[in-house]
Amino acid sequence: MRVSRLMLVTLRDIPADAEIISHQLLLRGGYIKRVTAGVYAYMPLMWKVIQKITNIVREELNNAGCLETLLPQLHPSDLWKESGRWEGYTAGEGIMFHLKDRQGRELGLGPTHEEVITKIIGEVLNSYKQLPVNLYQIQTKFRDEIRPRFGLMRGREFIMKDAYSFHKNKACLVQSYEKMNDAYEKIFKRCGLHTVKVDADSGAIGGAASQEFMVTANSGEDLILISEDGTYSANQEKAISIPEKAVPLKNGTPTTKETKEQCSIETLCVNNNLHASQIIKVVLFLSILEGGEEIPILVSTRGDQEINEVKLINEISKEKKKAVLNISQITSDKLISQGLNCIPFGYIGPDLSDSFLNNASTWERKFTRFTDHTAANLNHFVCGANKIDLHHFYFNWELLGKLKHKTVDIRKARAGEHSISKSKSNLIEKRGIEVGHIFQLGRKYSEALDSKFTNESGLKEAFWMGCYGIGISRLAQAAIEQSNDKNGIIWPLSIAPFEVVIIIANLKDNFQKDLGEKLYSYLKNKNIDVLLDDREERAGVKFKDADLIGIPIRITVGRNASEDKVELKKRSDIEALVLSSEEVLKRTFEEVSSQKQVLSN
RNA sequence: CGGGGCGUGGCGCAGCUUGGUAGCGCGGGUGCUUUGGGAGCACUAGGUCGCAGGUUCGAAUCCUGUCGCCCCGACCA
Repeated sequence: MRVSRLMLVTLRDIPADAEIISHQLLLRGGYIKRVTAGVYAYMPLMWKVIQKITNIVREELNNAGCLETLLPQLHPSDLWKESGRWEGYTAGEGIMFHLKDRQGRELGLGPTHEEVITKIIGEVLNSYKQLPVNLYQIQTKFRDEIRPRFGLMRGREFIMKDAYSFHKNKACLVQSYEKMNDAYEKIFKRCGLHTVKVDADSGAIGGAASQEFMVTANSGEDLILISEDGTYSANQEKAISIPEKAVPLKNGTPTTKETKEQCSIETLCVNNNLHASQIIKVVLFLSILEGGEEIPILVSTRGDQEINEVKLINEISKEKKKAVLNISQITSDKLISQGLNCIPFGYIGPDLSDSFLNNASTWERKFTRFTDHTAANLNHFVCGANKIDLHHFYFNWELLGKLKHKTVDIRKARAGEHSISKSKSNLIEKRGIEVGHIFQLGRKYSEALDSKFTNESGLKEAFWMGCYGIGISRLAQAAIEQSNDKNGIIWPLSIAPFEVVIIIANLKDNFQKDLGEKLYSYLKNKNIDVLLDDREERAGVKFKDADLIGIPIRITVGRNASEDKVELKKRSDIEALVLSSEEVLKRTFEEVSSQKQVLSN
C-alpha cells in the first residue's frame, strides 16, 4: 500500500474527549471515528488490525477443533424469556437494546448468544455420539452499557469472538475448558499481549468455574489481586484471602455504653481506644430479585473489612434461588418511602429486630442476614445496640440471642493480605483490562431451554456447556495501552496494520525514489505487508506519522541512496542501522519471521 | 439514574462575567522558498456559535427548555 492512497489523516492535537492514551492514539492515528456514544467506525487501518487479530483467533480455534459460525443479532424475546434472562437484561439497568417489530413482537439485539446457540444445538444434535462440539463466531455485539467509555474499551457496539461448547458430561466439559484455556494463551501470546489469568466471578452469564484473561494496565477497569509468587491470582470480585488477625479485645464485663455521636467505626475507635477489628459493622442493603421482590439484607462484618457486593449478590441469589437484579444500600429516604420509621444508622447491631420492617409497603418484612466469617469468628466484640448513641461492649454472639443468619465469605480481599495458596504469599494489587473470559456454564441454559441429547443409557439429558469470549476490538486497544511511547503506538508485529514502512525521505531525489520503489515491490512480492510513504512531504512529517501509527519496522531511503545505503529501524528501538539495501532486506525478512515465530511459540 | 463538566470552521481552544453580529493555533487550497524528525513567507477557502423558544433596537454572550458529548459511581468482552 502507498501512503498517498491510504487516506492517512493524522491529528497533531489530542482530541478532547479521549481520556486514556490508547484512545487518544487511535483517534490521532485515524484508526477510529466516533459515530455516537460508545459506537465507532473502524477506519481502514483499524480494520486491518482487527483482521490480523481475527485471523490469529481463527487459526488457533480451528486448530483446537472449533467450528466457525455466524448467529443472528436479532433475538426473539421468547428465547430470552425461556432462559429467564429477558427481564434482567432489559428492565431497569439492563443492557440489552430491545425493540418491537411491525407486528408488535419483541426483539432484542444480541449482547451474547447462549440462548440462540443452545436452542439451535438442541434441535440439531440428538446423540452423545455427536459430542463434543465447540462453535464460535466473530460478531458485532450490542450492549447498552450504562456508561460507555475509553473508546473501544467499553463500547455499546463492539466486536467479540464468542464460543460455546456442548458436552455429554462434566469431565468432557472440563477437558474442553482446558483446551480453550490453552488456545487462549496462544492467541494472546501471538497477538503480542502480556496477559494474566485470574479467577473470576461468572456474573450475569452464570455457571461454575470461570477465569478471565487480563492485560495489566493502569487504566484497566478491573482490580486484580496477584500473589507475589504467582500461585494465586483473582479478580477482586472473586478474590479470597486470609484476613488479618483481629486485634484481641481485652476481657470485660458485657455492658451497654453511651457512645454519643460515635456513629462511625472511626469515631468509635478514637473515643474508646478500640481497633476496627474489634467492632462488628452492620450494613443494610435492599436487594431486588428477578420477579420484583424487594428483600432487605442485613450484613455483618468485622469493622476493618469491606463488603464485596459481588460476593453478596451471589449469596443472596443462592439463598433466594433467584437472580438478583440489583442491590443498593438502604438509606433513610428509602425507609421513608416505605412508610417505615428511621433505623438508628451508625448504631445497628447484627440483632437489629425485624420489627423495624413491620409496616413496609413493598419490602419483605424481615431481614435476610449474612455474617462474614471475620465477624462470626470474634469471641467478643463491640457492636451497635440498635438505639441511637448506644453500643454494646464486650458482647458475644450468645448475648445477641438466637439469630437466623448465614455465615459466609462476603469480604473484599485486599492487597497486603496473604494468599490462600500453600505459600501464603503476599497479595499485590494491579489493574487489568479483561480481554478474554472462559466459563464452565454447566447445564443452566440447556435445562432452561430444554436443549437435550440422548446419553449412553438412552435417556434424554441436558447438554453440559462451556462458553468462551474474547473482546476483539477491546484487545486491539489494550495492545496499544500496553505498548506505546511519546511518539505513538508500538504495535506488536503480528497485529500491526503493516509490518514494514518504507520512507522515501525526499521524493524529488530520483536515486531515493527508485530505490524506495524497488525495495517496496521486492518486499511486496515476498508477501511482506509493506507500506510505502510516497507523499510529497518533508521527511519529518513522514517519520512522525510512521511513529504515530506504530509500524514495527521502518526502512528509510534517504541521503545515502545513491551509494545503495538505507536505514533500518525498529519502532521500539531508538537507533537506526545504516546498511546496504540487500542487507536491509535480509534483516527485514529475518525480523518479520522471527517475531512471528517468537510470538507463536 | 445520581453527581461534575463541556458544546464556537476538520482538530485544539479564546471570546460569554460587563450584549454591538466571531478570533487564534493546527489542519485544507494556491504560489515561491525549503527538504532527515509535524518548515518559512504570501495569498485563500471554510462557522445559521448544538437546537428551539424568550428578553432586547441588537444575543455566541442574558433567561427557559431541549438534544448531544465527556468525566466520577452500579455493567462487562
